[in-house]
Amino acid sequence: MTIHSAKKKTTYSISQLAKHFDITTRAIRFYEDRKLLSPERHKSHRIYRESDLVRLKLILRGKRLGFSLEEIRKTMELYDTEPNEKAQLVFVLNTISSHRKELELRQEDIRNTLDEMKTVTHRIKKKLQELDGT
Amino acid sequence: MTIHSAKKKTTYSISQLAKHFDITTRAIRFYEDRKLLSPERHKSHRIYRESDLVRLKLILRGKRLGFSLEEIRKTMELYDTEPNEKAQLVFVLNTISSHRKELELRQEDIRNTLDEMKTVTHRIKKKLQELDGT
DNA sequence: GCTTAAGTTGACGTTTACGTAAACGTGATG
DNA sequence: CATCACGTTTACGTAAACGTCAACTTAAGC
Repeated sequence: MTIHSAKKKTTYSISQLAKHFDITTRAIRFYEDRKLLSPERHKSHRIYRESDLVRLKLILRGKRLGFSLEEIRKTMELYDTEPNEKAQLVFVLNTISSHRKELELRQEDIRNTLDEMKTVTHRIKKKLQELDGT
Repeated sequence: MTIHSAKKKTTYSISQLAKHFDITTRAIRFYEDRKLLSPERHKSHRIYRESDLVRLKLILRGKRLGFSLEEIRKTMELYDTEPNEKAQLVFVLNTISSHRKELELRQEDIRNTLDEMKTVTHRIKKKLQELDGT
């Protein structure tokens, strides 16, 4: 287990990354194939830096939120570029705004689900107390 | 467009249901195939009642939250049965509790994402003001 | 330097969630 | 009652996101 390092620039192998995020190396290579990652290479071997860790974190969070890899790629690309032309800046603002509304809807979904869970949980606990009472 | 009704018991055809939820009839039949729905039949034709509407709503919300149809089926089955034996009740409680933790993690994911969005939005708006100022 | 572990690139397989087309049955309507 | 929209089953196709070999290269430890 050798951690590549040069001048405090910590780097990771693909299997180290996989272990850290509890995913397979296949998945990581797949994300690269889909242009979500682009690590350095040392004679064909992939070398991951901190920035790649951040990106991978974002990828996995995006997946947990149900976004496709393509959507995640576009979003990261959007945040990466940060243009200077007014039109582009406005476009980014609008895109983010639309994503935000999406997420707020999901938040509502979760809130409603959690509420229903609480109701059911309460009902079941009452039922259990009745069973204990008899 | 005939709405089947008998004694105020409103029912719907598959295409009415599809239109209402903005999905395809194929999707609805697929959910039935996967045992998430089981509508009545009138000589091979599917007849949907209010309870089916509720189930379909739950299915679509589950999907938005990123759950697989199989997970959704199991969950609905869980909520449907409501057993009376103590062991089963406790099992249901634990399962719900675990789902709840899952959802709370997603909630955290969303909160973090929204926070980051706000930061970026703020930065871009500042940049726009600078551009307007010059 | 040799063995062994780790990494690489194809390439085909798999699961999920439908899309799509064919071929046929049913039901309302002029 | 003929027609035609709507519904049904069957079955093959598809996109996404990897899993799983296979065949080969590179790196690491002794």
